[in-house]
Amino acid sequence: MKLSGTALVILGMLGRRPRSGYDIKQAVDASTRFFWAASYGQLYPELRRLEGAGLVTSEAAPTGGRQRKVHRLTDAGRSALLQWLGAPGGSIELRDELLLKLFFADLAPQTAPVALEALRRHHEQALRHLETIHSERGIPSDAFPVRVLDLGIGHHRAWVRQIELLAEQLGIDAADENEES
Amino acid sequence: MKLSGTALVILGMLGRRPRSGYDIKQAVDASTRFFWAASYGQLYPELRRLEGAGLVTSEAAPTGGRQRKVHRLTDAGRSALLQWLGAPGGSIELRDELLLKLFFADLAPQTAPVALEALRRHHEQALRHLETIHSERGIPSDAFPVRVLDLGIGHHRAWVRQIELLAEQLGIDAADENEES
DNA sequence: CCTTCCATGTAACCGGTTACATGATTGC
DNA sequence: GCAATCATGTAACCGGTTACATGGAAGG
Repeated sequence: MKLSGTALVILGMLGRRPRSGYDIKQAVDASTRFFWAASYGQLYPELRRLEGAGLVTSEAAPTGGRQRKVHRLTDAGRSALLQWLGAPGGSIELRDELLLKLFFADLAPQTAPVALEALRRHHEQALRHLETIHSERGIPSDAFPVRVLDLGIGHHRAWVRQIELLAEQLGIDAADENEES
Repeated sequence: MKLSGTALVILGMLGRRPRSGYDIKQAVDASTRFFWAASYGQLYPELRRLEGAGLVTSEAAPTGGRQRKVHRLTDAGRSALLQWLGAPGGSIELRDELLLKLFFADLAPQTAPVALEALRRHHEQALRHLETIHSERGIPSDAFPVRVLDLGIGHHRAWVRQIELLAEQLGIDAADENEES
């Protein structure tokens, strides 16, 4: 069977340990969000579909009188997960509006610094965020999530470096107004 | 009015010079594709919508008996383009399935090299492609499209570097089997 | 002649986001 | 008592991809 993007992250998260839909969302937001997001609007229906397909089970596990369902992988679910992990390939897609603005910046040169600034801000914020997570982790540093976190940090660092270089070349003094509003 | 992603790239490309839908697609595939794609299925309907909204005009310009429409920006279209370019912000979205696999690789450690190899291949191929474009350009190197091209090259270079480092740390000898099938 | 390229378009499908609706629990 | 958080879900909308359909022109 074909698995949607949301299905993949569900399977992966449940592969780590059983969780509720809410927990999955939390985990995604705290880790894969920057390269793989998921919304409730996809999450819950997808959990149902996976259950229907026999890849996950759900079990009521209320907290007091508060409704709660814990999902876990079935054998079929785990095997689907492993099959995906072992399969070669996988798509990488990027959609970067700021880069597009920069690409067209010669149509209105005065707007270039704006786009470049926005780009720098974006990557700097993301970088800071990931570094915070990194410093707060209690996980062994050889685990793959941490490796991926490091890749993310390196990625944003590289962009910040490049952007600053370009800003210099263009003679923009991005006078570092990094204060909160 | 609100502009879709496809509308933005249309406006930008027409901002450079009048073109047919086909020409826009060619230009996108040759330049922004890696961070901003567009398909015919969106392009043609979107051109119509923009025409309906008075942002572009279309004019028949057949090549011999072969049907062809050249589109150009109206004043309203150009002002919409400039407004977008000048506006702050813009979203950056990434969806990287290979990174997701790597993230979950501790669930099946033997699959890690596969994902890592795929990741390296992806960035190396993209890098080579962009470098080819770069070496073939006849454009002045201070133009923004070239700047963006350079950013793309730097981006993929940084990834290749990181991936090779990680492969080394994991003790994978990605024995460089870069031959075609 | 036949393939490749130029050129325009549509219909079906899909995956995802946003906004909304509901309600219990916890902690100030 | 009130706000924040836990928790589940749905409906409307949207933007995009894929596959299909059609046909003329150019070049080997």
